[in-house]
Amino acid sequence: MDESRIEPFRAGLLDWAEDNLRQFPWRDLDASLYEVFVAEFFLTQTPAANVARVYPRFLSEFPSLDAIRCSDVESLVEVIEPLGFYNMRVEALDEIATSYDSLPRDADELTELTRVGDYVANATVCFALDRQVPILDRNVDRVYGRVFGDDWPDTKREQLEFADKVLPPEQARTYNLALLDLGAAVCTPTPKCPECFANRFCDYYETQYAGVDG
DNA sequence: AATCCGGGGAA
DNA sequence: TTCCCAGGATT
Repeated sequence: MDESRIEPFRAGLLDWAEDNLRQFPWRDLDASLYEVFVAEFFLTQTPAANVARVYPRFLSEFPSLDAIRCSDVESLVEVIEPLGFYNMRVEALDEIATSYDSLPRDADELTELTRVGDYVANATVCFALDRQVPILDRNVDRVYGRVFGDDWPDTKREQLEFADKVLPPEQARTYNLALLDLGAAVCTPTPKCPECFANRFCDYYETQYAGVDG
């Protein structure tokens, strides 16, 4: 396959990251495994701005799995409710806290927790522990699907292989954060190609982008 | 791999 | 009110 886009995309994204990464408390370099996990767990199907509103209070009331285990369901609901999906979330957190003394530091083991799939598991160990693993969510799928066109595979297994291959050595954390932010700010469902660093080699821009007027 | 799921948000 | 959606769970 044609790999000529990989290196310019890597370099371009890392360069873009220097000025464009969003700052959130869960992105602090000293955020704990638990703190990052809680954030990623909440961030599925929920806008970051929404999570940011609830996050500080959640951590102050439930600073650990122990704290969740020792609290009653009603107090969990009260804090999580504004996020939506609070039934599922409270149930899952409750189950996790009663099943684990502490969180596993391994993505595959994290996957065994209730309602924790590949995305939350990989994002957690990448962002909290700087593990060199790929993340794959709707944003990543959209960005890679556009930039790499037909080279971006269809199945999840192959996509993870591809995403792993594209990871820049030792910079997975910054790179993956940038990937999410590019998908959130530029490579949106209706993309803002003119302002994208990748438009010089992006398959979508070359073949399908028709400009802001359609 | 395909389908289902719960619930939030937009059409 | 219907449709769409993102990620996980299920089969």
